[in-house]
Amino acid sequence: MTPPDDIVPITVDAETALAHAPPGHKDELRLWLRLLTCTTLMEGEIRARLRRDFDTTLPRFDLMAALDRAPQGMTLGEVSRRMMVSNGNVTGLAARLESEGLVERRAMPGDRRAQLLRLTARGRREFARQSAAHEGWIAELLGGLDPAERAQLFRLLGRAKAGVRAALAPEGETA
Amino acid sequence: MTPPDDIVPITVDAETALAHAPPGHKDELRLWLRLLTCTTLMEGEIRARLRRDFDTTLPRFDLMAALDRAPQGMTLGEVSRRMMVSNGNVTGLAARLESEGLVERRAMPGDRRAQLLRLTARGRREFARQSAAHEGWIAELLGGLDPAERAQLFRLLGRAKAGVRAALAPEGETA
DNA sequence: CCGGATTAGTTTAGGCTTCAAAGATTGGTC
DNA sequence: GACCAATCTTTGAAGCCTAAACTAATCCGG
Repeated sequence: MTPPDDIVPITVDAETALAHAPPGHKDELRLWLRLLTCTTLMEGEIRARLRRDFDTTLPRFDLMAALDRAPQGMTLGEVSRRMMVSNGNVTGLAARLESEGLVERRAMPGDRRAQLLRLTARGRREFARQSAAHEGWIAELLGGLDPAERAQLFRLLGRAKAGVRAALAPEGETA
Repeated sequence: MTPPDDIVPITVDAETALAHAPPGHKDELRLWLRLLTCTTLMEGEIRARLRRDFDTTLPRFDLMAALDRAPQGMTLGEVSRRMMVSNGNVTGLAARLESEGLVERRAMPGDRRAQLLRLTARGRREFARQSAAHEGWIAELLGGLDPAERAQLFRLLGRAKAGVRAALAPEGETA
């Protein structure tokens, strides 16, 4: 034995683990870890439910969501920027969805380099089902907050996002 | 030049794209997308800097961070729970870090199933360098918020996290 | 002591993701 | 028309990640 003679470290996540950290740690770090934990927790649950209920994945869902809002189609590059992922990533994702008959490629009129990606009829139906469930899940997971808290959180995250973008902007930047 | 003749659809991310969505979309969804964008943005920058400055990755860094706070070592299972990733994931991650001489395995006294994972001396030195830079990056990226905003955001994220955990708890749950 | 349930860790198959390099096309300049 | 730079996409190598199946060790009730 000799197991837990003193401490039982059931620290659940990295942010909680830092709670009793020695002083000197910046509170920015705690904020970041809490943000990360929060997102990871929700994202993991969404992924699990997408798999369980629709046998699909979050990246697939995200790609279809982007296309659903662009009935006329989007090029791979546009999708890649919207999803904030690499080009090559979208290539593979689109290939898999195409092989399942959920999206289709069309030649881009006037530019033979690019291709338009669009949902098929089946893809639209399928996404409608998934999307409705997804919206409910989000509402459920965030239901612990009252409307005022949600509004406040939304506002602060907007400020944070703007701050991050500003910190990332290549120095002298106006637009 | 013929650049922007009509619309320049520079919709930067999914959340922004939803800003002018038809009504009926729940505000929870917008909140979730903003949370996700915020995290993704920061995480992507951290990943890029870890690669650029230390030729390492976020998962490696996270594993080393967990070990750094447990000088006596952690089992693979403990690491896996702390990082909220699967067992098999930690197996591979630990193998890579071990092959680079940054972590080492020790037999767990009294339980031949388990192994203790610890930073090597080199791993500790390396992590100290990375950690210092990392803390600075976070402070830089979140510097756009003043202390009051950070505190408020921290509090609201705590509420959100608790709400998500509650929604995920297996029904009749007391502890 | 035996046998079943549990726990720790590994393995496998498949998908996601990035970076870097290469192929194809376009637009502008001379 | 010929080049050259920029843009769109694909490919390949490597790593990350999960679920599920598996092995090994421990625990525990009889």
